[in-house]
Amino acid sequence: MTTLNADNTDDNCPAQALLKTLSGKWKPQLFKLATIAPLRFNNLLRQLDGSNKQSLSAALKELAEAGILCKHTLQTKPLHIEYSLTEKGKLMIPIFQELEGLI
Amino acid sequence: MTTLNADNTDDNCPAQALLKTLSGKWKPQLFKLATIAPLRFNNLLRQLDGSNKQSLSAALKELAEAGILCKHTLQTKPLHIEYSLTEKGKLMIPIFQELEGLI
DNA sequence: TCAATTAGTCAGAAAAACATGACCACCTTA
DNA sequence: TAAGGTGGTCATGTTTTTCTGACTAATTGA
Repeated sequence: MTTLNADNTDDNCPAQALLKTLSGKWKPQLFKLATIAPLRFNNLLRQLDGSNKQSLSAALKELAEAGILCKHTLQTKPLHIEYSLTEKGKLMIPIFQELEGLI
Repeated sequence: MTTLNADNTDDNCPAQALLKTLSGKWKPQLFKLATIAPLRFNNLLRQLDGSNKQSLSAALKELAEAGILCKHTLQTKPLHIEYSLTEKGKLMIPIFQELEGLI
């Protein structure tokens, strides 16, 4: 009926791993905001009500490690750091949209 | 560029809500196993190494409440309870497969 | 009738996630 | 040269999740 990999001995399943990296207090928001514009740290801290440095920092790092976001430094006047969607991250947009259509 | 809903004041975003109901220690596994065959409690308890009654019970309940699984009692000899994918749950299968293809 | 299997619940402990506040280093503008 | 913004880290405490072990209740087979 389906060809879904059901080898469930923990995380040898990619969808499961991806689901894990996307779950957590601020991660879905961060992903969604990144689909609109690159993210900047203090900016997010103001936008996301109730957020905090520690958690945002961790979430950004994990999304970057998962290859969804990519961190890069802009050689501007006061030196800015941006987090933007990788190609993989961009490929996730339509999948998210399908999920939204599912409700 | 995208039509993703970016209204991030918490959970007025369906994808985020769905992501939340699918995240949690045993939920992705339960979903995947349910794509293969209906789930049975003590059965899962043996299959999923390291799992426990409490957590499985809670996860099954939440997946059922989210309309992904449906609980039904089989009027068999020793009375069995099964959890199987709802129509909504089945619609999620191809989306999961796309996520798997993404890695 | 005793043991085992079915499918759980409940209280409490342990572990993981998240938040708070202090601090740091760099740069810029007044 | 002091204040304010950039983007963080670190130690600690709180809150949430998850696990453990005891218990329940109905059914079945020996």
